[in-house]
Amino acid sequence: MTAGSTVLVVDDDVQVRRFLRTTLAGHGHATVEAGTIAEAIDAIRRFQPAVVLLDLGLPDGDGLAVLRALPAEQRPPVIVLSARGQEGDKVVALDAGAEDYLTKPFGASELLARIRVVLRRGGGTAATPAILQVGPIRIDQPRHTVTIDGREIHLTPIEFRLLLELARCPGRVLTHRQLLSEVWGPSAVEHTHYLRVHMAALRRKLEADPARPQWLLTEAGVGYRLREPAA
Amino acid sequence: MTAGSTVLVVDDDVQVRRFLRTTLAGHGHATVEAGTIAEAIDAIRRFQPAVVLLDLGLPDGDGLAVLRALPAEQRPPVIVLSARGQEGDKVVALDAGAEDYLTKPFGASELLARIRVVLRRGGGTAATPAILQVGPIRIDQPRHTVTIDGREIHLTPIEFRLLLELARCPGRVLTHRQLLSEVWGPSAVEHTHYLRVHMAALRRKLEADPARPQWLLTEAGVGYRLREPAA
DNA sequence: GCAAGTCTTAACGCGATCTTGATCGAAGCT
DNA sequence: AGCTTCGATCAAGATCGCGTTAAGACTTGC
Repeated sequence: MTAGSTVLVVDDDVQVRRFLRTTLAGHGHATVEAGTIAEAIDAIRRFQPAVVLLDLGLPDGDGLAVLRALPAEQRPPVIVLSARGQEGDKVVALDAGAEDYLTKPFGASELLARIRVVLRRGGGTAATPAILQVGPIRIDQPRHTVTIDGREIHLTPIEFRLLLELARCPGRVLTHRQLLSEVWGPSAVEHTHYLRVHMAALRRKLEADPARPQWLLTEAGVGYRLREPAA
Repeated sequence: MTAGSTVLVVDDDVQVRRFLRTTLAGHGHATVEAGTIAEAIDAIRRFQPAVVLLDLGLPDGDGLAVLRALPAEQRPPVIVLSARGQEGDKVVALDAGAEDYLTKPFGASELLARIRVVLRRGGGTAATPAILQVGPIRIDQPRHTVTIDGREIHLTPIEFRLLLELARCPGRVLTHRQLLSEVWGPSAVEHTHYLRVHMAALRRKLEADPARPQWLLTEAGVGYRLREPAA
């Protein structure tokens, strides 16, 4: 049983919204609703939903304006729900950035299945959870604190961002270039020695024996990774 | 104009294949074709297409067997094309791992648009799958680890890259020049001696009896290849 | 303007890895 | 058989990459 996700429903028809709300709620999804383009954009920024269900006929204009208003990287996947089933409409919407297009009327189980498809791709652009935990290491982004086995430790800004990058994909190796580019900016991809110094500092703070790291592992010649705790 | 990608068409109807082939070719996509489940799986391994168009009614069984035969990480995105439009069929296919589901008959422009959708997610390029498996040897690129029968083994950077090159096209012989050029750079194509030393090291690590290799085979006078497991 | 904390930069030691040369065996040719 | 060629193996030296330390420059808050 997957945990439900937050779904933003954008439609000006209250009937449709209620139908979708109950359907989604019945399968463990939290819903947020919007009736106009402006509300939709605002809700995406505010709630960072995992999926957006978007009707095209909105009172303040074409629903695709929502897609154009936000760059693809900071936009949740959008499934268009439209009464119009013309092939041309679908092509326009898909090319505008929609992930899928369902023609009304559609069945609830198909909609739920298509939501599962975009959710399982997940990761990607979806916002990282506010609190990450990898083994004994817990990163609380809103509070900007890191605790290890419950004990709070102080990290410098760079150390925090390094650890955050690694914790977003536990087990995966991040290359030197990736880390440098994310933390110091794309112009710093050459300065691999930055990493050595700051990784050493990180290890001193969060490893029991910094000389034999258990979590912050080096992949020689490639990069670093945070060990994924056995499931 | 985006560069076309390789598309695998899986359908037992020659008419359908020809229609899709010409449609796709007209939009810059190279096509590969398969008529059975076995052919499809083989073609995915061999050609690593960027997308698969999958018909469900194949002579040797349910087309969804293709999805079940390959783990999600080493499988290109699949768009199901089916004559059956029942909601239940769609849900089953989508939950089995398909990225999209089109009911025949469909329009060419919608199909092309939906192909563009899955391609833009994958970065457009037909990248090698993240996880490769050849016989008991499994290469996990994001984690940068190699396991053999589940046991993790440590490879040096050069060994890892050599094995990766070979595993990208199991069964095919890579010449000395190709391997040297890929791993050491184009200026090193003369130093065939490097290969002997590092291949020996690789065999020590992943062959049960390095003197009689089962997987890392020498093609005398030509190069090396990784044996393709019987399908 | 001072002080604490943080980041950059350089130098050094160490272990892992790569290169290089020598030796041995197998296969093919004269 | 003897020679030649190619591949496998081994070991030693050279090199590379990483961790560590510390000093100076910079930022930040008081």
